[in-house]
Amino acid sequence: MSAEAKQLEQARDEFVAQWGALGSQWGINRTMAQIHALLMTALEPMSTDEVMADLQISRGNAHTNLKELVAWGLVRVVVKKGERREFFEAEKDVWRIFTIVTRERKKREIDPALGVLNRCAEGTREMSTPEGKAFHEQMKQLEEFVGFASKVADRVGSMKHGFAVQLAAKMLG
Amino acid sequence: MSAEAKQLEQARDEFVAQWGALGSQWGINRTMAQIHALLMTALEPMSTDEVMADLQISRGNAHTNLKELVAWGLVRVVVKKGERREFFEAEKDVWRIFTIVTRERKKREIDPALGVLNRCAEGTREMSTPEGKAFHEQMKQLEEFVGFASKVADRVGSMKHGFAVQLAAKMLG
DNA sequence: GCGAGATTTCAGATATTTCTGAAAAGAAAG
DNA sequence: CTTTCTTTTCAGAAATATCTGAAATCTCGC
Repeated sequence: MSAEAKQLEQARDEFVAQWGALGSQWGINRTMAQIHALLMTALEPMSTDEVMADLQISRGNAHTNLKELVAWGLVRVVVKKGERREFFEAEKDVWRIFTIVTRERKKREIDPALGVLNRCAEGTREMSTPEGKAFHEQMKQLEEFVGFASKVADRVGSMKHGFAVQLAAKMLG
Repeated sequence: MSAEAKQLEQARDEFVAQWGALGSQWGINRTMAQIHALLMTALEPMSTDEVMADLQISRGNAHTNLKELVAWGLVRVVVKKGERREFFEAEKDVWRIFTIVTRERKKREIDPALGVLNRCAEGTREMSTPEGKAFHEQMKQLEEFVGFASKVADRVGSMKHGFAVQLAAKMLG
Protein backbone atom coordinates (compact mmCIF):
# COMPACT_ATOMS: atom_id res chain seq x y z
CA MET A 1 0.00 0.00 0.00
CA SER A 2 1.29 3.44 -0.92
CA ALA A 3 2.21 6.07 1.64
CA GLU A 4 -0.67 8.20 0.46
CA ALA A 5 -3.18 5.41 0.88
CA LYS A 6 -1.93 4.86 4.42
CA GLN A 7 -2.29 8.54 5.22
CA LEU A 8 -5.79 8.55 3.81
CA GLU A 9 -6.77 5.53 5.83
CA GLN A 10 -5.43 7.20 8.93
CA ALA A 11 -7.31 10.44 8.27
CA ARG A 12 -10.50 8.54 7.63
CA ASP A 13 -10.08 6.50 10.80
CA GLU A 14 -9.61 9.66 12.78
CA PHE A 15 -12.65 11.22 11.21
CA VAL A 16 -14.79 8.16 12.01
CA ALA A 17 -13.52 7.92 15.58
CA GLN A 18 -13.87 11.63 16.33
CA TRP A 19 -17.22 12.00 14.66
CA GLY A 20 -18.39 9.17 16.88
CA ALA A 21 -17.11 10.91 19.98
CA LEU A 22 -18.82 14.12 18.89
CA GLY A 23 -22.04 12.21 18.36
CA SER A 24 -22.12 11.41 22.07
CA GLN A 25 -21.89 15.12 22.86
CA TRP A 26 -24.77 15.71 20.47
CA GLY A 27 -26.96 13.13 22.18
CA ILE A 28 -26.52 10.75 19.27
CA ASN A 29 -25.40 7.16 19.77
CA ARG A 30 -21.67 6.81 19.21
CA THR A 31 -21.94 3.87 16.83
CA MET A 32 -24.65 5.57 14.81
CA ALA A 33 -22.40 8.59 14.34
CA GLN A 34 -19.44 6.39 13.41
CA ILE A 35 -21.42 4.52 10.78
CA HIS A 36 -22.61 7.82 9.41
CA ALA A 37 -19.02 9.09 9.20
CA LEU A 38 -17.92 5.85 7.55
CA LEU A 39 -20.62 5.98 4.90
CA MET A 40 -20.18 9.69 4.26
CA THR A 41 -16.58 9.02 3.29
CA ALA A 42 -17.21 5.85 1.30
CA LEU A 43 -16.99 5.99 -2.48
CA GLU A 44 -19.39 3.07 -2.88
CA PRO A 45 -22.43 1.92 -0.90
CA MET A 46 -21.42 -0.57 1.82
CA SER A 47 -22.98 -3.81 3.01
CA THR A 48 -23.80 -4.59 6.63
CA ASP A 49 -20.84 -7.00 6.73
CA GLU A 50 -18.42 -4.37 5.49
CA VAL A 51 -19.61 -1.95 8.15
CA MET A 52 -19.27 -4.66 10.80
CA ALA A 53 -15.73 -5.45 9.70
CA ASP A 54 -14.58 -1.81 9.42
CA LEU A 55 -15.91 -0.75 12.81
CA GLN A 56 -15.44 -4.10 14.55
CA ILE A 57 -19.00 -4.26 15.79
CA SER A 58 -21.62 -6.99 15.98
CA ARG A 59 -24.28 -7.66 13.38
CA GLY A 60 -27.10 -6.61 15.70
CA ASN A 61 -25.42 -3.32 16.48
CA ALA A 62 -24.64 -2.57 12.84
CA HIS A 63 -28.14 -3.49 11.77
CA THR A 64 -29.94 -1.44 14.40
CA ASN A 65 -27.91 1.68 13.78
CA LEU A 66 -28.04 1.42 10.01
CA LYS A 67 -31.82 1.21 10.21
CA GLU A 68 -31.92 4.13 12.60
CA LEU A 69 -29.89 6.20 10.14
CA VAL A 70 -32.31 5.20 7.40
CA ALA A 71 -35.22 6.25 9.64
CA TRP A 72 -33.59 9.65 10.09
CA GLY A 73 -33.18 9.92 6.32
CA LEU A 74 -29.40 10.29 6.53
CA VAL A 75 -28.78 6.95 4.83
CA ARG A 76 -30.49 5.25 1.89
CA VAL A 77 -30.83 1.55 1.18
CA VAL A 78 -29.40 0.65 -2.22
CA VAL A 79 -30.07 -2.58 -4.08
CA LYS A 80 -27.43 -3.71 -6.53
CA LYS A 81 -28.47 -5.92 -9.39
CA GLY A 82 -27.44 -9.51 -9.03
CA GLU A 83 -26.96 -8.93 -5.28
CA ARG A 84 -29.31 -10.22 -2.68
CA ARG A 85 -27.83 -8.17 0.19
CA GLU A 86 -28.74 -4.60 0.96
CA PHE A 87 -26.18 -1.85 0.60
CA PHE A 88 -26.17 1.47 2.37
CA GLU A 89 -25.26 4.88 1.10
CA ALA A 90 -25.11 8.13 3.08
CA GLU A 91 -26.43 11.50 2.06
CA LYS A 92 -23.30 13.51 1.33
CA ASP A 93 -24.70 16.93 0.56
CA VAL A 94 -23.93 19.04 3.60
CA TRP A 95 -26.96 21.29 3.34
CA ARG A 96 -29.32 18.32 3.05
CA ILE A 97 -27.67 16.67 6.05
CA PHE A 98 -28.24 19.88 7.96
CA THR A 99 -31.91 20.20 7.06
CA ILE A 100 -32.53 16.56 7.97
CA VAL A 101 -30.85 16.95 11.34
CA THR A 102 -32.73 20.20 11.93
CA ARG A 103 -36.09 18.56 11.28
CA GLU A 104 -35.22 15.55 13.40
CA ARG A 105 -33.97 17.59 16.33
CA LYS A 106 -37.00 19.85 16.17
CA LYS A 107 -39.24 16.80 16.39
CA ARG A 108 -37.31 15.37 19.33
CA GLU A 109 -36.32 18.46 21.24
CA ILE A 110 -38.59 21.37 20.44
CA ASP A 111 -42.04 19.88 19.85
CA PRO A 112 -42.20 17.95 23.12
CA ALA A 113 -41.03 21.01 25.04
CA LEU A 114 -43.80 23.04 23.47
CA GLY A 115 -46.34 20.44 24.61
CA VAL A 116 -45.17 20.62 28.21
CA LEU A 117 -45.15 24.41 28.27
CA ASN A 118 -48.59 24.56 26.71
CA ARG A 119 -50.10 22.35 29.37
CA CYS A 120 -48.34 24.14 32.20
CA ALA A 121 -49.41 27.56 30.95
CA GLU A 122 -53.01 26.48 30.33
CA GLY A 123 -53.40 24.82 33.71
CA THR A 124 -52.49 28.02 35.53
CA ARG A 125 -54.20 30.60 33.33
CA GLU A 126 -56.76 31.92 35.82
CA MET A 127 -54.67 31.93 38.97
CA SER A 128 -54.95 34.87 41.31
CA THR A 129 -52.11 34.43 43.84
CA PRO A 130 -48.74 36.08 43.17
CA GLU A 131 -47.14 32.61 42.97
CA GLY A 132 -49.70 31.45 40.43
CA LYS A 133 -49.41 34.58 38.33
CA ALA A 134 -45.61 34.45 38.33
CA PHE A 135 -45.56 30.80 37.32
CA HIS A 136 -48.08 31.35 34.54
CA GLU A 137 -46.13 34.32 33.27
CA GLN A 138 -42.88 32.34 33.17
CA MET A 139 -44.56 29.48 31.31
CA LYS A 140 -46.09 31.91 28.81
CA GLN A 141 -42.74 33.47 28.07
CA LEU A 142 -41.04 30.14 27.63
CA GLU A 143 -43.89 28.94 25.45
CA GLU A 144 -43.72 32.02 23.26
CA PHE A 145 -40.01 31.66 22.77
CA VAL A 146 -40.00 27.95 22.09
CA GLY A 147 -42.95 28.38 19.71
CA PHE A 148 -40.89 30.92 17.87
CA ALA A 149 -37.90 28.57 17.75
CA SER A 150 -40.23 25.94 16.34
CA LYS A 151 -41.22 28.22 13.47
CA VAL A 152 -37.63 29.13 12.75
CA ALA A 153 -36.67 25.46 12.66
CA ASP A 154 -39.51 24.73 10.22
CA ARG A 155 -38.46 27.59 8.03
CA VAL A 156 -34.77 26.73 8.03
CA GLY A 157 -35.47 23.02 7.64
CA SER A 158 -37.31 23.64 4.40
CA MET A 159 -35.07 26.31 2.91
CA LYS A 160 -33.28 25.82 -0.34
CA HIS A 161 -29.53 26.10 -0.04
CA GLY A 162 -29.28 29.22 -2.16
CA PHE A 163 -31.80 31.09 -0.08
CA ALA A 164 -30.08 30.11 3.13
CA VAL A 165 -26.78 31.43 1.80
CA GLN A 166 -28.39 34.80 1.01
CA LEU A 167 -29.98 35.02 4.42
CA ALA A 168 -26.72 34.09 6.06
CA ALA A 169 -24.85 36.75 4.12
CA LYS A 170 -27.28 39.37 5.43
CA MET A 171 -26.90 38.07 8.93
CA LEU A 172 -23.13 37.97 9.00
CA GLY A 173 -22.48 40.91 6.71
CA MET B 1 -54.04 24.38 51.31
CA SER B 2 -56.37 25.97 48.76
CA ALA B 3 -57.42 24.23 45.57
CA GLU B 4 -55.51 26.79 43.56
CA ALA B 5 -52.30 26.21 45.51
CA LYS B 6 -52.64 22.48 44.90
CA GLN B 7 -53.13 23.00 41.21
CA LEU B 8 -50.09 25.24 41.07
CA GLU B 9 -47.98 22.72 42.90
CA GLN B 10 -49.10 20.05 40.48
CA ALA B 11 -48.31 22.20 37.43
CA ARG B 12 -44.91 23.05 38.81
CA ASP B 13 -44.15 19.42 39.59
CA GLU B 14 -45.06 18.48 36.04
CA PHE B 15 -42.90 21.23 34.66
CA VAL B 16 -39.93 20.14 36.74
CA ALA B 17 -40.36 16.46 35.87
CA GLN B 18 -40.90 17.03 32.16
CA TRP B 19 -38.15 19.60 31.81
CA GLY B 20 -35.86 17.02 33.35
CA ALA B 21 -36.93 14.39 30.86
CA LEU B 22 -36.40 16.86 28.03
CA GLY B 23 -32.95 17.62 29.39
CA SER B 24 -31.94 14.03 28.70
CA GLN B 25 -33.00 14.40 25.07
CA TRP B 26 -30.93 17.56 24.90
CA GLY B 27 -27.84 15.82 26.21
CA ILE B 28 -28.14 17.59 29.55
CA ASN B 29 -28.14 15.70 32.81
CA ARG B 30 -31.69 15.07 34.02
CA THR B 31 -31.09 16.40 37.52
CA MET B 32 -29.38 19.51 36.24
CA ALA B 33 -32.42 20.27 34.08
CA GLN B 34 -34.80 19.60 36.97
CA ILE B 35 -32.91 21.93 39.29
CA HIS B 36 -32.95 24.56 36.58
CA ALA B 37 -36.71 24.16 36.17
CA LEU B 38 -37.21 24.33 39.92
CA LEU B 39 -35.19 27.51 40.29
CA MET B 40 -36.72 29.15 37.24
CA THR B 41 -40.13 28.84 38.87
CA ALA B 42 -39.06 29.80 42.39
CA LEU B 43 -40.04 33.21 43.70
CA GLU B 44 -37.08 33.31 46.06
CA PRO B 45 -33.52 31.99 45.84
CA MET B 46 -33.28 28.46 47.26
CA SER B 47 -30.72 26.77 49.48
CA THR B 48 -29.05 23.47 48.69
CA ASP B 49 -31.16 21.79 51.37
CA GLU B 50 -34.39 23.09 49.88
CA VAL B 51 -33.40 21.78 46.47
CA MET B 52 -32.48 18.41 48.01
CA ALA B 53 -35.82 18.18 49.77
CA ASP B 54 -37.93 19.28 46.79
CA LEU B 55 -36.31 16.90 44.33
CA GLN B 56 -35.51 14.14 46.81
CA ILE B 57 -31.88 13.94 45.85
CA SER B 58 -28.62 13.62 47.77
CA ARG B 59 -26.44 16.48 48.86
CA GLY B 60 -23.62 15.49 46.52
CA ASN B 61 -25.94 15.37 43.56
CA ALA B 62 -27.58 18.71 44.39
CA HIS B 63 -24.23 20.35 44.99
CA THR B 64 -22.57 19.10 41.81
CA ASN B 65 -25.44 20.09 39.57
CA LEU B 66 -25.97 23.47 41.18
CA LYS B 67 -22.32 24.26 40.62
CA GLU B 68 -22.54 23.03 37.03
CA LEU B 69 -25.49 25.37 36.44
CA VAL B 70 -23.47 28.20 37.94
CA ALA B 71 -20.58 27.29 35.60
CA TRP B 72 -22.95 27.51 32.62
CA GLY B 73 -24.14 30.90 33.86
CA LEU B 74 -27.74 29.79 34.15
CA VAL B 75 -27.76 30.12 37.94
CA ARG B 76 -26.27 32.72 40.28
CA VAL B 77 -25.08 32.30 43.84
CA VAL B 78 -26.84 34.70 46.21
CA VAL B 79 -25.67 35.54 49.72
CA LYS B 80 -28.33 36.68 52.15
CA LYS B 81 -27.29 38.86 55.05
CA GLY B 82 -27.23 37.10 58.36
CA GLU B 83 -27.16 33.75 56.53
CA ARG B 84 -24.13 31.58 56.35
CA ARG B 85 -25.50 29.27 53.64
CA GLU B 86 -25.44 29.96 49.94
CA PHE B 87 -28.65 30.47 48.02
CA PHE B 88 -29.22 29.92 44.32
CA GLU B 89 -31.25 31.91 41.85
CA ALA B 90 -31.89 31.09 38.19
CA GLU B 91 -31.72 33.43 35.25
CA LYS B 92 -35.37 33.86 34.25
CA ASP B 93 -35.11 36.01 31.14
CA VAL B 94 -35.81 33.68 28.24
CA TRP B 95 -33.62 35.46 25.74
CA ARG B 96 -30.67 35.46 28.12
CA ILE B 97 -31.18 31.75 28.81
CA PHE B 98 -31.16 31.16 25.09
CA THR B 99 -27.95 33.08 24.43
CA ILE B 100 -26.21 31.30 27.30
CA VAL B 101 -27.25 27.88 26.03
CA THR B 102 -26.26 28.87 22.48
CA ARG B 103 -22.76 29.86 23.59
CA GLU B 104 -22.36 26.75 25.71
CA ARG B 105 -23.55 24.39 23.00
CA LYS B 106 -21.33 26.05 20.43
CA LYS B 107 -18.34 25.52 22.69
CA ARG B 108 -19.21 21.87 23.28
CA GLU B 109 -20.63 20.81 19.94
CA ILE B 110 -19.43 23.07 17.15
CA ASP B 111 -15.88 24.07 18.07
CA PRO B 112 -14.59 20.51 18.60
CA ALA B 113 -16.17 19.39 15.33
CA LEU B 114 -14.40 22.21 13.55
CA GLY B 115 -11.09 21.05 14.99
CA VAL B 116 -11.56 17.51 13.73
CA LEU B 117 -12.61 18.64 10.26
CA ASN B 118 -9.68 21.02 10.04
CA ARG B 119 -7.16 18.32 10.78
CA CYS B 120 -8.79 15.82 8.43
CA ALA B 121 -8.94 18.34 5.60
CA GLU B 122 -5.37 19.51 6.13
CA GLY B 123 -3.93 16.01 6.31
CA THR B 124 -5.32 15.13 2.88
CA ARG B 125 -4.81 18.40 1.02
CA GLU B 126 -2.28 17.23 -1.55
CA MET B 127 -3.70 13.81 -2.35
CA SER B 128 -3.82 12.68 -5.95
CA THR B 129 -5.89 9.48 -5.94
CA PRO B 130 -9.67 9.69 -6.54
CA GLU B 131 -10.24 8.34 -3.01
CA GLY B 132 -7.99 10.99 -1.52
CA LYS B 133 -9.51 13.80 -3.52
CA ALA B 134 -13.05 12.75 -2.69
CA PHE B 135 -12.27 12.51 1.02
CA HIS B 136 -10.56 15.88 1.07
CA GLU B 137 -13.45 17.45 -0.80
CA GLN B 138 -15.99 16.05 1.66
CA MET B 139 -13.96 17.30 4.64
CA LYS B 140 -13.65 20.74 3.06
CA GLN B 141 -17.39 21.02 2.53
CA LEU B 142 -18.16 19.91 6.07
CA GLU B 143 -15.56 22.30 7.41
CA GLU B 144 -16.94 25.21 5.45
CA PHE B 145 -20.46 24.53 6.66
CA VAL B 146 -19.57 23.99 10.31
CA GLY B 147 -17.37 27.09 10.23
CA PHE B 148 -20.34 29.02 9.00
CA ALA B 149 -22.54 27.57 11.74
CA SER B 150 -19.90 28.67 14.22
CA LYS B 151 -20.12 32.26 13.01
CA VAL B 152 -23.89 32.23 13.12
CA ALA B 153 -23.82 30.90 16.67
CA ASP B 154 -21.40 33.65 17.71
CA ARG B 155 -23.58 36.27 16.12
CA VAL B 156 -26.83 34.99 17.59
CA GLY B 157 -25.25 34.38 20.98
CA SER B 158 -24.30 38.02 21.28
CA MET B 159 -27.42 39.61 19.81
CA LYS B 160 -29.58 41.93 21.80
CA HIS B 161 -33.14 40.73 22.14
CA GLY B 162 -34.60 43.58 20.11
CA PHE B 163 -32.33 42.95 17.17
CA ALA B 164 -33.12 39.25 17.19
CA VAL B 165 -36.83 40.00 17.12
CA GLN B 166 -36.37 42.23 14.05
CA LEU B 167 -34.30 39.61 12.27
CA ALA B 168 -36.83 36.93 13.14
CA ALA B 169 -39.67 39.03 11.80
CA LYS B 170 -37.84 39.32 8.48
CA MET B 171 -37.19 35.63 8.45
CA LEU B 172 -40.70 34.49 9.23
CA GLY B 173 -42.56 37.30 7.52
C1' DG C 1 -42.57 -26.27 -0.61
C1' DC C 2 -37.66 -26.27 0.29
C1' DG C 3 -32.98 -24.65 0.98
C1' DA C 4 -29.71 -20.88 1.13
C1' DG C 5 -28.77 -16.53 2.19
C1' DA C 6 -30.18 -12.38 4.29
C1' DT C 7 -32.53 -9.56 7.87
C1' DT C 8 -34.61 -8.82 12.31
C1' DT C 9 -35.17 -9.36 17.13
C1' DC C 10 -34.00 -9.58 21.84
C1' DA C 11 -32.28 -11.68 26.39
C1' DG C 12 -28.36 -11.31 28.75
C1' DA C 13 -23.61 -9.17 29.08
C1' DT C 14 -20.90 -4.80 29.11
C1' DA C 15 -19.98 -0.25 29.35
C1' DT C 16 -21.12 4.28 30.69
C1' DT C 17 -23.34 7.69 33.29
C1' DT C 18 -25.28 9.33 37.29
C1' DC C 19 -26.23 9.25 42.28
C1' DT C 20 -25.49 8.46 47.19
C1' DG C 21 -23.61 9.10 51.55
C1' DA C 22 -20.07 9.88 54.36
C1' DA C 23 -15.60 11.74 55.17
C1' DA C 24 -12.52 15.64 54.38
C1' DA C 25 -11.78 20.34 53.86
C1' DG C 26 -13.08 25.13 54.51
C1' DA C 27 -14.79 29.25 56.93
C1' DA C 28 -17.19 32.15 60.19
C1' DA C 29 -17.95 32.94 65.27
C1' DG C 30 -16.57 32.90 69.75
C1' DC D 1 -7.55 27.52 68.96
C1' DT D 2 -11.96 25.18 69.02
C1' DT D 3 -16.57 24.62 67.83
C1' DT D 4 -20.13 24.58 64.53
C1' DC D 5 -22.06 25.01 60.31
C1' DT D 6 -21.27 24.58 55.37
C1' DT D 7 -19.24 23.19 51.13
C1' DT D 8 -16.62 19.95 48.46
C1' DT D 9 -14.96 15.58 47.00
C1' DC D 10 -15.10 10.93 45.67
C1' DA D 11 -15.30 5.68 46.12
C1' DG D 12 -18.59 2.50 45.56
C1' DA D 13 -23.65 1.61 44.39
C1' DA D 14 -27.40 2.07 41.31
C1' DA D 15 -29.48 3.19 37.10
C1' DT D 16 -29.21 3.65 32.04
C1' DA D 17 -27.66 2.97 27.67
C1' DT D 18 -25.47 0.20 24.43
C1' DC D 19 -23.69 -4.06 22.40
C1' DT D 20 -23.28 -9.01 21.44
C1' DG D 21 -24.45 -13.28 19.52
C1' DA D 22 -27.49 -16.53 18.41
C1' DA D 23 -32.12 -17.92 17.32
C1' DA D 24 -36.23 -16.64 14.83
C1' DT D 25 -38.09 -14.76 10.82
C1' DC D 26 -38.21 -13.37 6.22
C1' DT D 27 -37.42 -13.78 1.09
C1' DC D 28 -35.88 -15.21 -3.13
C1' DG D 29 -34.83 -18.76 -6.66
C1' DC D 30 -35.69 -23.07 -7.89
